[in-house]
Amino acid sequence: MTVSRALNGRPGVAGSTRQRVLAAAAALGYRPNKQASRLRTGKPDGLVGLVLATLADPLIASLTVGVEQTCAENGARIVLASSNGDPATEGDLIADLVARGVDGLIVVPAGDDHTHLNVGQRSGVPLVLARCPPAGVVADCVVVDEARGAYRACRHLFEQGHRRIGFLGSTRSWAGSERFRGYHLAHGHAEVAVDDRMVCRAREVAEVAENAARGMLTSADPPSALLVAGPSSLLGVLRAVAAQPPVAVVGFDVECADVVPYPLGVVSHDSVELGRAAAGLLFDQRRPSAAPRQVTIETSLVQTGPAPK
Amino acid sequence: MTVSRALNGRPGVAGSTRQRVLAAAAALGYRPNKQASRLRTGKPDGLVGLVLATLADPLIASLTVGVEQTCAENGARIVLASSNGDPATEGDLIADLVARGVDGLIVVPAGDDHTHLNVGQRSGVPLVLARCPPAGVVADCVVVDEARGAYRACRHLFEQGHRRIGFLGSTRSWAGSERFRGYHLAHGHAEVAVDDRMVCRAREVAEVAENAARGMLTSADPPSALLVAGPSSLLGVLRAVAAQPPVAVVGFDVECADVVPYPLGVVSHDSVELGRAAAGLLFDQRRPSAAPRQVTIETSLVQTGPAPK
DNA sequence: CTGTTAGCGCGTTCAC
DNA sequence: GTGAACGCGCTAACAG
Repeated sequence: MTVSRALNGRPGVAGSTRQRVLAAAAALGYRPNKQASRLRTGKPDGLVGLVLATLADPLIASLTVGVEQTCAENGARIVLASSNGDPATEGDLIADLVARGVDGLIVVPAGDDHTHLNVGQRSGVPLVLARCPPAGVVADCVVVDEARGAYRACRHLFEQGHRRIGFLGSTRSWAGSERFRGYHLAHGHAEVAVDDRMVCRAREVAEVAENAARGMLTSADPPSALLVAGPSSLLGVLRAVAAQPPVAVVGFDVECADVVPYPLGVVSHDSVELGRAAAGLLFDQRRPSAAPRQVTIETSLVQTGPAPK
Repeated sequence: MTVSRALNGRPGVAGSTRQRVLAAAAALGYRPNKQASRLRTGKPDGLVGLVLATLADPLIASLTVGVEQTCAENGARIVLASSNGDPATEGDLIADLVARGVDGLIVVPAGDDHTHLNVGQRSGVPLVLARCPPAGVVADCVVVDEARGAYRACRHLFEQGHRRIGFLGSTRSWAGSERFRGYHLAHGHAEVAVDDRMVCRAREVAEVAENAARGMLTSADPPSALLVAGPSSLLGVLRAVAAQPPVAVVGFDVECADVVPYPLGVVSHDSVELGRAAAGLLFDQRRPSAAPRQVTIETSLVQTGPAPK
């Protein structure tokens, strides 16, 4: 129809006709059906699927803000879904989103293996992983430089004269293992040996970390600083060290750090920027054959309250 | 096609044929195109538009969690968009979402007037407002019982023996004005006169509230308690009252309240539940002619730290 | 510059 | 129990 041309601003329509069409459309509140349009053209219609492992974690949820910003700039919308930490649900969601015709997919994976994410790949829908590198699937990704964050934290502590740094937190997740890797690297470069008795890589439970920290601090040769890789572990550690600061504590991604009644070093990053980068990878169309890209978000180290000696 | 019947579990297909179809679909990774399906049937395909005034405010963003839960239970997905506090953008987004074929719309409005939300109404798309009652549009809504929250807070203070309660915070927003209304109601029922010198309804700026609170507390007849209706105002008030508690302070929707170095009464509500209720209204299809429904979310009052005398 | 024909992928309807 | 024809709303390609 001429109407289609007029509304889409295509050439080949008389100015007067165009006016009449636009006027009529406005009067009737007419809106072209984007789904039918896409069905015919096959072209992307600006829908990005966002699958999060959880919506409850503010750190993960805040990445939505960045994704939304970049999507809005590109005239796209987000279809949001939560896998609730279940990889099977994750697979179903991706299949559903692909069936709904999303142009791209951003996923914060629930598990370590991402083979099931191929469901979308086969349909030719671009995939970007957020917060961890791909495993079992080829895809672009945006990750936080956790290892360097931990490395810098340790170096900072070494420069302050610390020689025995304890490590607490699960290393089962990608982030946890990277933090542990950075911890090791820093020790290597500083030529300080890692004492396994100062390392507790148990699962993320406050009580476990609390006991482990107590054990380290009351041992014959206690650490003067603690690097705490997980949120629950940090809770436990803070209970163990109580209000008095005889030991330097560094944590990751702590919210309201400046209201914690204990001086704290915090390694953090810009989660909104991470979201923007992820969406950016999607819109910055990659050639299907090119090598997968990886964007790295840097961390910063901030000290709250007076640093304990 | 027989394929269509088989995949949709319709009768009239031989068991053996059905098996072959399902097997082939699985092998090819075939997914029916939901858009084409909807185009043909005209039936809802499980897409809910969620338009938020802002994604940055955790209180508003957390309602997404509840909406997602209820949507997931009903096999629906969320299309998320932020109006960034701009009513014009809000109108555009709604039009866009309607064109995308959403079955319903949940909106946390950016402004006080909602006339522009009619864009969607005319297309017959159900609308639910969240966090404020409709103004200039007929729609269901879910609101927090702000007035009763303020009322209860005041009554609690009266029961503790307080007789002069100051009020600080903007009353321009719906929530603010409701809180002020509750403050007035409580005074009426307790037969305590409201002293206008104990009321500062200025806009939400920490410094303004800080100065106002200082003024009240250093006046000839100072209040012994303060009801603070806005987040920025609370920041200012807390600065004014410093660390010592000679005055009872009650705020609204305070996060990390238990780490604020001052005993605090907090009126709060379940924002996730609010989201669930909003989505619930959408799925619990209303007859087009029926009167608009309003769901009210109750508040709770919690005291952190020791209550000052 | 405008209208016509055809078909995107699906489901309804009605023959077979 | 199965398949053919038709149309949902839209647009690409060609006629007028």
